[in-house]
Amino acid sequence: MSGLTIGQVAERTGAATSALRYWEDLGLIASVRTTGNQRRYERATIRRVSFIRAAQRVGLSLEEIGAALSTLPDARTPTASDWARLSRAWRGRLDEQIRRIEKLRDQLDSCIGCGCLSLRTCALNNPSDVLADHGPGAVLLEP
Amino acid sequence: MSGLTIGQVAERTGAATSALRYWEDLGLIASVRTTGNQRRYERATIRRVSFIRAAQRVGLSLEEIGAALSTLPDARTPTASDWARLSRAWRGRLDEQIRRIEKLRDQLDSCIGCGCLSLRTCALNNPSDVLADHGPGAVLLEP
DNA sequence: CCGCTACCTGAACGTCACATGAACTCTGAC
DNA sequence: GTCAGAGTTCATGTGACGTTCAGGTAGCGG
Repeated sequence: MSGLTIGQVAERTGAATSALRYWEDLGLIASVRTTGNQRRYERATIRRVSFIRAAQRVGLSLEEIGAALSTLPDARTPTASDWARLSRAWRGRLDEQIRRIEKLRDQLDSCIGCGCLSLRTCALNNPSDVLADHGPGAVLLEP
Repeated sequence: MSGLTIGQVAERTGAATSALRYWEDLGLIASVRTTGNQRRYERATIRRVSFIRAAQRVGLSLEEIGAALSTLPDARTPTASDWARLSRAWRGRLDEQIRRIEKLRDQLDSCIGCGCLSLRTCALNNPSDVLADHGPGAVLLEP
């Protein structure tokens, strides 16, 4: 076996082939080419792709995922402990995210209590100390 | 005072005027027009806009936000208890979101323990029972 | 009444993360 | 050797969420 085709990787990971090509363009995954210019993937790519998809489900951007993946060794196939190190880092990330949502939730609760939504002191109107003023969605996941 | 200009609403809420016009196109907010065709907003619009922004920070789409806002009374200015009802609904939403992230986090932990990332039984590879296979980002916020 | 700033519309542009389609080539089972 | 099906590149489309620009109008202090 000289490597997995893009279709095989797609089937095993659930990612679309178009996504796999796109991620390769971005440098998130790598492939070697056959003499006929077709992509062939190492078995370890399955893990990498699974990780990308798991990270996306948490809402992280491909740029951030790429940054995380770049901490894996280039030269050798990543070991379980390489991945474990990454997973520990993600745990911190997820904890942080939970903390932020809880804070917003608690602020909403306090607004329910005081009915103060129009006041300058209301957390809902002045959440700058919790979540900075960024674009939608992604803000929850920023550092 | 015959209402707030778009610039005043923008300044008080932190939203861009272009965003306010866009949200008005979508029906999330309303305005009356002066004889010279300029927008004038009710004071209550400040709350509405603040809510939209708060909801966006949690990652919800404008469509969902619009659905929530449509439960507010059209005829009269929303009271504190109108808003409180909305906030309670959001609390459930945020709790749900936290629960999902926690589940994913715990699954990552189990992967650290077993080093099984490549196995079919690993939660990281088979998270379908946790988060359905949707597009990126928004998935965390789906019903 | 002058002039400055804010405001108006509509269209074009931008980003992210791909999906889709056209036109063509490779691979592998028979 | 043949042929279906899988793979290739490149261009273009999608959808959410706006921003920017062009070309003009409103409103208000002086």
